[in-house]
Amino acid sequence: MDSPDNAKTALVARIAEIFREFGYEGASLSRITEGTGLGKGSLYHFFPAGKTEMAAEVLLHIDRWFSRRIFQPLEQADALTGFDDMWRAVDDYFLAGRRICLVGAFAVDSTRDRFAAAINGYFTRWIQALQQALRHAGLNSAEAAALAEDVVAGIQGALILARALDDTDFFTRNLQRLRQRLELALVRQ
Amino acid sequence: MDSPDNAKTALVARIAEIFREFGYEGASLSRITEGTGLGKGSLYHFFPAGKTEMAAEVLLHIDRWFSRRIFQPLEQADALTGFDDMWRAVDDYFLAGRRICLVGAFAVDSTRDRFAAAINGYFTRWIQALQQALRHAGLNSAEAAALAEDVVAGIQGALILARALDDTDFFTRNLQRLRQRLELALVRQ
DNA sequence: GTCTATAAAGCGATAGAC
DNA sequence: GTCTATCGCTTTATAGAC
Repeated sequence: MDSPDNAKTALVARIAEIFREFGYEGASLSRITEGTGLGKGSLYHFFPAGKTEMAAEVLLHIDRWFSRRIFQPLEQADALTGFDDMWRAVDDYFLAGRRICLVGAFAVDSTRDRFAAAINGYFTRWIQALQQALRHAGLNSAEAAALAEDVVAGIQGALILARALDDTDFFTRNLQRLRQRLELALVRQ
Repeated sequence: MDSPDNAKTALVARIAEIFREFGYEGASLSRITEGTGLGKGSLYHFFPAGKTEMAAEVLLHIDRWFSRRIFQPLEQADALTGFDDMWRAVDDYFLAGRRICLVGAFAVDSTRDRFAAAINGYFTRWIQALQQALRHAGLNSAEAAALAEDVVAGIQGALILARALDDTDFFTRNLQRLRQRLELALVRQ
């Protein structure tokens, strides 16, 4: 429970929330110090390369979560339950639109250049896993590709707008419509 | 041509690109100095309140552009050409996905709190103008509201993913699909 | 209107005591 | 493993010459 590994994982999760709130540039070490309760010395003990290493580990942590809860369920060809898993995970993770997608946030400005591989890999895998699951569910390749892109982009857009409008309902109902579109496509073929 | 007003407008446009590239926190005064060719003294002459005032004027500049090219055409009830105007303006403005939406970028992190009214107003007006145009084109209120949200959120998502994947084609084809969905809805009713 | 010089604060990062 | 103190640099912002 309190193994060194778990302690560091919890620390990474805490730092992730600070990056979410302030962005990469806005998340200063003093804010991270304040938000984690750890002094700079402790932070550099865990992350010798400093802020860059913190962000890299945060992205790794996010990728592992999505792998387990979204990518792998979708990639298991035989499991039609993958879609249900994805919608549940998306709702769990983004807290009905109160939480942004940090990978998307990093993609927007020059922070992307530092973490281009992780950012590209996250979205590429999500879209490909979803597309593959849709093909296995019977859609042809073009339909599956288009719908997978629509869904992943639609989630990102809904997250931005929920925050811009300060309206979590926006996220909830847009996610609901995306889900209905996907399920309609599955029924139709 | 070189009136003081036009000179400042050109300056604001230049500063906007620097905010786009580095985000609000990442756009330091030295980067703005470098990108505009103006010293700090000159910048504070134009924007006495500093970076906050620069960003506020940038948001105003963006809002004026969208008002003229997108919101007003959509709000003119009799003009079905409003949709064409919007798609053309979106393509012009975002340079086929090479340019991000600064309003959306500001919405993501704590920068939003500084400019909440401008950010909320921009998206609210876009969605409402589009919804109103769709209703005037014959859609019922619920369909128009849903489609307007899908389109605006879809554009934001496509911009994020085009940058994340470093793939402008992603934006172009997703925008194309959004347009087809809208036109299909118009034909169907 | 633009510049240089400079102030005061905050930044990421390091050193070293404990 | 955590802390305090501190370094060197950059930040936003101001002052004042031209």
